[in-house]
Amino acid sequence: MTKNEAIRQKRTASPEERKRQLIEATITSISQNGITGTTLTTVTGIAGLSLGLVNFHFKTKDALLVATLVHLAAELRDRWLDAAQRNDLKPHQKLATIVDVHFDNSVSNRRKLAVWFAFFGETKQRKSYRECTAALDMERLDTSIELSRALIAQGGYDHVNPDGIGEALEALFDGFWLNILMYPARFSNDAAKAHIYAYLAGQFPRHFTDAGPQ
Amino acid sequence: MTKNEAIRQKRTASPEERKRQLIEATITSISQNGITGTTLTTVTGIAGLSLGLVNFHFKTKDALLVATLVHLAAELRDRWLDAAQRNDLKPHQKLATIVDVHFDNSVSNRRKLAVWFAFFGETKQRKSYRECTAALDMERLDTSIELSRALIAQGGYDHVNPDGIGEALEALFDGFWLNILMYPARFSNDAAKAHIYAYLAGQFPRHFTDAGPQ
DNA sequence: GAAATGATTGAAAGCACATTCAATGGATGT
DNA sequence: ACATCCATTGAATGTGCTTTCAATCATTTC
Repeated sequence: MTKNEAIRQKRTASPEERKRQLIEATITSISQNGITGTTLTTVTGIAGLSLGLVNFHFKTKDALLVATLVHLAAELRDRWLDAAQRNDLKPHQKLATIVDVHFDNSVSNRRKLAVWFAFFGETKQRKSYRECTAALDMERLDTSIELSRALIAQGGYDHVNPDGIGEALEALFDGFWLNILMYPARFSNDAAKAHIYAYLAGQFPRHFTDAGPQ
Repeated sequence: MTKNEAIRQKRTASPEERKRQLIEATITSISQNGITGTTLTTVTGIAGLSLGLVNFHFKTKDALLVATLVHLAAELRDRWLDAAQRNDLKPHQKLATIVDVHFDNSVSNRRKLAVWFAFFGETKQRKSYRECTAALDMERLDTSIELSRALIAQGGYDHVNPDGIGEALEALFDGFWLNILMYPARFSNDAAKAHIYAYLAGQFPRHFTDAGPQ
């Protein structure tokens, strides 16, 4: 039980700062102990704060878990939305950048991936998950579909189904994430990107090669 | 707390039969309550058996969970290995049949998918999981790679990387499973199969169409 | 510098859980 | 009919958890 995140700190801090510390500690604890093994004692131990603080800043343990999920989801959304909104990129370049974001080490590392799958795995949390982030997942899916549609129109890919591209990308993101988490010796972020590019090259051969966007 | 699996039964039964009943009840409980919400009381309640029986047939709760995982993993392996070993199928047909097995309703239904992801999400169980099933996952990966290699040699697909096909298939299986579990209204088994065929058609255009193997 | 406000602490309460075990029941062989 | 063996039961035990809360400490306000 190392207090590796407990830097010397003032005795009191702003609620926002404390909440952030507790959320970070929760991510660390879930990645190390799973949701089952995450207790208020493990979280506050990692954060170097006292037990009662959790109930002061977050009403319940469950609220802390939901806040952790919302934090991760918002962080990811900010990252890929940046790419989708850049005016200097063409549709296929935006698509490629969205792929890159999902396998950037700041997003796709085992500490954070463990938390995502901890939530996916818990039926009870899955309900919270859907309430918090179903809209975000669908927003990303719709964005991929829109970009595919633009690419199909502009590139003359008549037989390609844009919904299929979007749904396959969703599956590839989640599927590579899981395999990176489970088998890090065999699956890497770079390989995941390469495989997804190979998929896109199969569908959009005039805009992607196996190495990336043209 | 319905006893929906508690059929009228003799008071005593063989250990094998009781274990099977308890494992089925565990699958049901995990799919309904998550791993966190699965207690010996929920399991025995669903099975219509008494609390003490779990510790009689399985030494501990943890052993019951591992047995449940092993049961699911063995069931899946039996199914796809059947396809891979059929002498009447060509490599690309074997590949297609392996895809079909993974999105057959007997394997890919929300009750069982919930259990898979419950285990994926638990760091503590992930260690047990890997001991139980890492070998099986790698066996499937190697099988896909071998089939791809045969197809590449025979079909003249010089630029295709067989490892990439295998790893992408692993990701697509897990990724579509997750999305079917999370968003059943949007993702279906049939659509998953269709999207994977579209991927394979992109890589092996002379052996697959978007509708399946040639 | 005193008072008020807000953050922090950790011991204690209360609950839910896995596990144990002594007692009981049913099946099987003689 | 008896004895033996194994399966089964559920009350009791002990542990570990979340949540509560009265007391304490730091900061801000006047």
